[in-house]
Amino acid sequence: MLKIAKLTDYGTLVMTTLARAPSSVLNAQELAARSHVAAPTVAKLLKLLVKGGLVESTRGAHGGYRLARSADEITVAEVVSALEGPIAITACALHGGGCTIEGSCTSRSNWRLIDDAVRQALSAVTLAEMAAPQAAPVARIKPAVSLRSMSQAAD
Amino acid sequence: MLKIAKLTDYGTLVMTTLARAPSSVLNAQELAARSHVAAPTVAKLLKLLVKGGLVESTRGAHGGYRLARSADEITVAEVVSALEGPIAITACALHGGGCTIEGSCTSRSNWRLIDDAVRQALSAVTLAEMAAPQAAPVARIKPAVSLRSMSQAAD
DNA sequence: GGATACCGGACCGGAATGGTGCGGATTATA
DNA sequence: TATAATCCGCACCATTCCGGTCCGGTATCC
Repeated sequence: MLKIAKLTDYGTLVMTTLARAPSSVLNAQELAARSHVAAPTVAKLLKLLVKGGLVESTRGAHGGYRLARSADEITVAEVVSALEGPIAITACALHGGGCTIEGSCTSRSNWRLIDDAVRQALSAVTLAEMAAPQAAPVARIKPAVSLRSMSQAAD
Repeated sequence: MLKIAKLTDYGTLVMTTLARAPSSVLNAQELAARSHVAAPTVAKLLKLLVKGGLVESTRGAHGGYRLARSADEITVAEVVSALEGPIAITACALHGGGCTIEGSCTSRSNWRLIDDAVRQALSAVTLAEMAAPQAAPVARIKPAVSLRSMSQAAD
């Protein structure tokens, strides 16, 4: 179904929760309460997010987490990347090796284009926008493609 | 990693193979040989593709498969949908129920937008284009979004 | 009627995912 | 300094999903 992992979904929830308390330091438990995600899961998520450089942590008593950057500067693509690794629709979009049919694979470069389009779609939305009540106007993300009109070569 | 299933990847391979022989009827074995995908897997894929209405089958001796429509009229999105079900990035984008945090979930509608953008990206590429040697110019898929520039409401 | 080839299931092993727990390190507070 | 709070890193388990295989049945051509 081309869907992101459930954890990633939760991750954005936690991130938006964080985004709504810009100057506060919230601990994992508090975050869990506000985001309605199970506490252990939140803890796990936070670790990944810290490792990804999206969240900063303060250790010790009264420690907690806060966004590493302004919610305006963090895109959904970054969150997804931090939690699921590099965004790549096809398996061999990255490593290039291991494909037994590499030679006969003329579609690869075209997949790369699609891949790119998806990445752009995710990069287009910031945390601040996700955190917004939902005022996002429908026209926000562009149709993305007309492309058919500019086809040419093989026909 | 937001990646499509490997089967789907193979599926597009098979479809492009089919696209290169517009007026022929190829059986599963022949398709496997040309696409370099394991025969049983090809058979399985074909079943899904037939069910999805993308491929037509002819039974009996000298039977086989051919595209239900012109390669120009079949998009990658259709292939993905046929093999993986409706395209939905988030789990609850479809059923809407089962989410325990539905009430506090302000991000849902925004996810829908991203979802839509992805779908459009996949709809933008046809089988014919995937089958093409790879002449696809890089500009084929539009940047998809500038969106930031057209935001207005909350800012 | 026999051979070819699709059709629709069931089936199984392996991998990945979601979720949990524990010992350790770090810092604030008393 | 001692204690409590909190993050950190890892290992672990159960479940689900995915990729792949097989078989009996049916339709069509020779």
